[in-house]
Amino acid sequence: MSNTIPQTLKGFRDFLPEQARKRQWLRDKIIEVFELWGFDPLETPTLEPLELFAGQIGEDEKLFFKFKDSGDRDVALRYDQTVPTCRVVAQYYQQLTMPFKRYQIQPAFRAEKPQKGRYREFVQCDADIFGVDSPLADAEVIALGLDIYRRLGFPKAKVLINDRQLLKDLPYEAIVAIDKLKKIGKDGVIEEMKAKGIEEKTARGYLDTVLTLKPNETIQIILNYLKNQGFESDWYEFDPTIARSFSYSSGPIWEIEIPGLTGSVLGGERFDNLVEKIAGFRVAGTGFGLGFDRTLEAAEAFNLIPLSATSAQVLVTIYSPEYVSESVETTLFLRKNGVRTEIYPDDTEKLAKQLKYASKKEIPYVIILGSDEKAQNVVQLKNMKTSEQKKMTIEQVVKLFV
RNA sequence: GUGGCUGUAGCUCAGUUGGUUUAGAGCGUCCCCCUGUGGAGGGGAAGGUCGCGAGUUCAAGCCUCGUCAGCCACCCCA
Repeated sequence: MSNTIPQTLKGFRDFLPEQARKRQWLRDKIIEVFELWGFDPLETPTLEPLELFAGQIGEDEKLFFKFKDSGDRDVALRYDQTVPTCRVVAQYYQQLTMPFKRYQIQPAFRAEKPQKGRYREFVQCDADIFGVDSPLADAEVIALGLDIYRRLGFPKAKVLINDRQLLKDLPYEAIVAIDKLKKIGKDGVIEEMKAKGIEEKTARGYLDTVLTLKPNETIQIILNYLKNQGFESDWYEFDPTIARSFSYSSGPIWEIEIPGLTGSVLGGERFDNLVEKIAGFRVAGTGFGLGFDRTLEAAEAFNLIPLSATSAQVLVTIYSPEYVSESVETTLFLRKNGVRTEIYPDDTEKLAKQLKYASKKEIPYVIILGSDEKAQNVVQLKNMKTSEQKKMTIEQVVKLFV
């Protein structure tokens, strides 16, 4: 074995068939729910002008994947989907129908130091509603996010909801510190605020203020909406410490977590000022980003992913080179009738090896076709699990699968 | 970005305080026992310049430095 095979780049991954199939399953499921809720797909370029992101993000520009293209332009890989979508809303405002409800499932790129569950190329699933100020829009996207986890089969998912308006008198540093409450505790939060130059007394005051906050009208509307959507009462909760450090959050803000697992799988907020920053005119917006990788890990942890090593239902073997045309015809017939069929692509391989292949790939049925079968104009259908096999016509085989 | 741990066959790992020239095991792969039948069993084979590159030493998988990659914590997470 040569040791000169190039490695994948730090934080970038290959997905072998088994894993790629799981990812496809999750992606299809999520799209199904988005469509069910009446959201339309949107795709934006992988590469954007650097200014698009640089203008919005401020401090953390070191996480951009940026470089100069052959035309000496400053460009950056898609850093998130919200900003490009705001660009789209601004650029095509005249031809988009408001409210604009779109979903987007594409990779994003961040030059972070990778660890488990954190990669440099990762898939994000966003859904947002543009052009609506009403809390009903927030409630709708929150319910959508929750519904995704319900429909994926999680026994329970919980959305923690807050409203940034409740925190508007607090300095940004205090909000950032309080958002970490669950992780570092009260003392940690106080220390964090002190480190940022806030007097201890003031810091304690901020924390007490937040912990005693009561839901405002917006939150009430959202909670009520979720109740009417049929979610159990332990699927949602007002949590004044959920603040997230998004600098552009302007209203309701929420996270979904899966009880039993650490960290959140989805985060969302209202961002009414973002389009204006990009386009110069105001368009309200609210929505969420769903962490695809974390959600996939969670689904695996709860055994929600149906196992199927391969898509083929039947493997047609080739008994020997002189029976190739019979096997090919059988394969064509099965496929024409909608049976997912694989034919062994080597007519010189022994039958035993072809069966072993089917066994390893967990193809449930195998068709054997030799001189006996040809003489009787039937095929031998073998169930790989039970080892039972019987002769039948090809039409009978089709009936078993359709 | 800061700090720490790790890197030996396809996979999971062993490799004693640096020391016999052919670096081992299990699983997997391939061949045979089994010339119309996979999973079990028996026999055999292939597969590694010990992540990569320097250095120290009579001698390095083992020590030092650099580099690449993975993991953990911090930072951050639009």
